[in-house]
Amino acid sequence: MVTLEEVARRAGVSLATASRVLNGSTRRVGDALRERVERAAADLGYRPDVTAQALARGSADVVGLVVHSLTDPYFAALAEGAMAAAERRGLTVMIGATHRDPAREVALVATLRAQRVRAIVLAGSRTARSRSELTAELDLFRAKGGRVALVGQELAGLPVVAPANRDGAAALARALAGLGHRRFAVLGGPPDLLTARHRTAGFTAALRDLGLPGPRVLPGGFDRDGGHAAARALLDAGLRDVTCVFAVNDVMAVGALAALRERGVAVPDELSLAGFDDIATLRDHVPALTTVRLPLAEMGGRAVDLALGDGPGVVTVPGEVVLRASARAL
Amino acid sequence: MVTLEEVARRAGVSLATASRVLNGSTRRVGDALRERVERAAADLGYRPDVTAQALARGSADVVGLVVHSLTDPYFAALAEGAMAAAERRGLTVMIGATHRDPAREVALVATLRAQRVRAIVLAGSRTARSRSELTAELDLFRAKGGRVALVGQELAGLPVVAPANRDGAAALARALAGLGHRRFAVLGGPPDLLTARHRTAGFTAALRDLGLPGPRVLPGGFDRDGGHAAARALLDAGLRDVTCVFAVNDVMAVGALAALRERGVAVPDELSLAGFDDIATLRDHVPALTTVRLPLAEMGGRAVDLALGDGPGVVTVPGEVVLRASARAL
DNA sequence: CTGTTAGCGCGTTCAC
DNA sequence: GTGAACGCGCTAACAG
Repeated sequence: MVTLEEVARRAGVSLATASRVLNGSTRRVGDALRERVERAAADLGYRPDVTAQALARGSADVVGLVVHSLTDPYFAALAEGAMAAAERRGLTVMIGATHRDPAREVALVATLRAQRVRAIVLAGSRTARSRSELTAELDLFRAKGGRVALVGQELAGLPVVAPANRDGAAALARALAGLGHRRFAVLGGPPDLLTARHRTAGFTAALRDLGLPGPRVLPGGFDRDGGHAAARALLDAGLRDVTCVFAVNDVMAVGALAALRERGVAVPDELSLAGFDDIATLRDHVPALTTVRLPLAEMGGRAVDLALGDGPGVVTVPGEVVLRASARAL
Repeated sequence: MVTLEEVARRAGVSLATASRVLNGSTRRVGDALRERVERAAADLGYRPDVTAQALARGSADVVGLVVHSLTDPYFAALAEGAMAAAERRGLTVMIGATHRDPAREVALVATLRAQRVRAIVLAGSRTARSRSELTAELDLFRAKGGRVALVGQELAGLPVVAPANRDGAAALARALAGLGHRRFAVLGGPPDLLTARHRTAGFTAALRDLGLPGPRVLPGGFDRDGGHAAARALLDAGLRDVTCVFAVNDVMAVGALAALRERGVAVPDELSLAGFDDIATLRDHVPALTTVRLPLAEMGGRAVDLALGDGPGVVTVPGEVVLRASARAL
């Protein structure tokens, strides 16, 4: 392991000068010395010990990313974008998965704080309760100069990359109504999950504005199996005059599609179906799913930028309605 | 930030004793003092500064994970398993994505080495060339006590979690032949990718052992679009008497399925199709895809254990043939 | 501009 | 069993 001191010695300069050339920022160093140091470092193959840098600086060149699950394509895409943005800045990413356990989320933030990561990006919506511990933990982090950004949902006035859940869902509702649908069902996910609620609310509000009856809302899990179960529940209760179903995210829609297929309900011939997010794997389902596209990777990257930079506190990301075969005109 | 010194002072003991109680390992401390220290730490809410620990110990409580892409369900599942195993040991995970760029892989290992991570898990197959830089980088890491494990493919005699690519593909070939198929095509992926090659080879060998003609092998990318393109190429060249296609991984199979659908080739009625890996999202495709199941999350966990522990150097993971609707009896 | 000198917080020999 | 002191590699005042 080549140390800074060896580099300094070989270049015939002090430790401080070598540090300034190779890692430091503010101070400038004369060209002659600078070059000597750079040559010495190159010759020796010097690589800074980031653990020592982290200790001395009080902050590591790392950004922490907290997601619900990596196997959920939504978070995987977000993570990819975040990692790309971090790499652009010479930072590495430390990832933790909560599996929607609030306690685990708090523990992860504490861990990342102990790691002295420079910034933490929290992705995924939270339920209304049990946010106090999380904000307390985040406050401790920020008190020591840590930066925080959120993806998906605002919290405690922190910077956030917020998808237009309400507007996107409303636009989707109008698009589906434009196809002639009048009676809708919404697979609404967990009622206490804000993202789910906002999408449901936006969809409902748009229908009302159009003078259409409110949708039947079925609660459930926010994942594939939740969509599957909610769709089954819908069929069990009887479709009646519902001609179109909106699942508040794509993985739920995929689950719903499977449930409908199992029950022999043809999509879109007997029932139209739409989701939200436009996860990458969607195009390979049959029928292709109508959805609201979110630039997921970009959102992950923006969140990293937002945490590190001093841009605006809130970045709203519009959603674009993408009509595909799963929704058909009546 | 509560430091160890504050804890020691409050407990009325020396820094060394506090360290031994809270983090140290070898030395034992008297019960009376031990309790005092633990109470003090709890009262103050002490959390060790991992950057300081890393510097003092020369190694961080972190394991590095290098994957090709997080949006590939195969690697996402692997990463989830690895993260779970790491968490069980009180370690956090630092992830990097190579996007199949060998240079990037080397750079990531260098970065992780600079982070003094305790272990590095390299997932994903490599091409035959340009491995010398990687092994050189890994040697440097191991020279300083770093531990390494691989998933998917052996390299330089390092510990590895190796799926039974040959045997799994061979078993699949026999199963498909058992359905009455005689002429096969293999969407073989990149010829220089060992995993792809082994699966192709195992499949081919099994056919030969059965006295069946060798398959038509079409090279291509190892991802969804690669499978899509290879399937198109197959159709362009004319299916002739081929009744069954084996794509050497599931995402390729999904791509192939899409291509076949676009060309109006019914699966499985006109053509049977099979993949490899059994990624989680597979069950929601139509038709459900026949494949060889690999316990991906478990493999990721095993790799972490393998890197950290001193178990056997090679763990072979068998693949289980899963016949689903995409392959039908003739 | 450049060098000297304290720390950063903790692990770990050494002595006691 | 316990404590004092040094060192991990680097950064950041402070002098010059």
